[in-house]
Amino acid sequence: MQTLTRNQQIVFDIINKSSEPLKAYTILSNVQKKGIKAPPQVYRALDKLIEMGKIHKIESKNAFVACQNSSCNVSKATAFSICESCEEVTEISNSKISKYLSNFAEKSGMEYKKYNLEFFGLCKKCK
Amino acid sequence: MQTLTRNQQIVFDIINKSSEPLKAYTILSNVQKKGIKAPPQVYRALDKLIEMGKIHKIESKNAFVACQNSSCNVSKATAFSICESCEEVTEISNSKISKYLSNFAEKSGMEYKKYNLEFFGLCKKCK
DNA sequence: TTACATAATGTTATTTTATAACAATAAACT
DNA sequence: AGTTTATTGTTATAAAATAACATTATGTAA
Repeated sequence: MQTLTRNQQIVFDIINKSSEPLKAYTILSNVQKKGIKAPPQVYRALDKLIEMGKIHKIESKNAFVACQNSSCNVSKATAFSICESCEEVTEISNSKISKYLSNFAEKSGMEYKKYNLEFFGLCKKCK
Repeated sequence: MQTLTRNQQIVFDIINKSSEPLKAYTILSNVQKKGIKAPPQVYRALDKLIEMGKIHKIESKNAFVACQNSSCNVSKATAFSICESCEEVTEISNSKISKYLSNFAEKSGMEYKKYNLEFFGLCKKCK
């Protein structure tokens, strides 16, 4: 279990506490009082945290969430459902989907490393 | 079958002819001789073409490809494999995956509208 | 046709997202 | 201690996307 550096910890904490995905510049403006002053500092921390599997990027929103899945396959397989009304993002941890998709990738002839899946629609509350 | 407007046709043609995903500003610089001079003109055409299901956006690359799938479910379900070495992007049209994932979404309690799936790894040539 | 509404276009400026480049520190290694 | 490697700090810039508003074209109904 890798320990986080100072900046990584600061950035992780704010993402982890948030109930919604955070954008890089929102993170930046929230950590400036802690001494992180410029975009590269944030983006570098984000890159490392993604590498470690501690956070994920929601590609369709350019936003970042903490991994909710304690047994997360070190970011090799990520899946989210995204509500188009309230913007709620939920990480899906379903081992069947993950097996199904990894198997598919293996069979397709590519050397598979990871996938990202994003569902869009209306969540229970909004539909 | 909707007909394309002038700008939509110009933008679609260049994407459709390309063997790789194109970025918005690459498209722009390639259509300036045809009278499309500014980013909003490109982005507006891209938005409409996506709506129609004629092209898809590769979210992880901010790039656009023509739909390869004549029976494409009007962009409700998109899946791609992306080679991390040569950057080749292939659209996957597999009705089993699409049924499997739509079913999953329906059962999850959300009102499902669409999904996007991106596989990463090495293609046959590069592995 | 004319009048009205709607969609598409043209244009300038700006916002948002992300990285290049390089100097300075800190941590890990031998 | 000295050397390598990772992390940080900083300035500037690149890349991706949109806001806002004026103009032109297209569709539609009296």
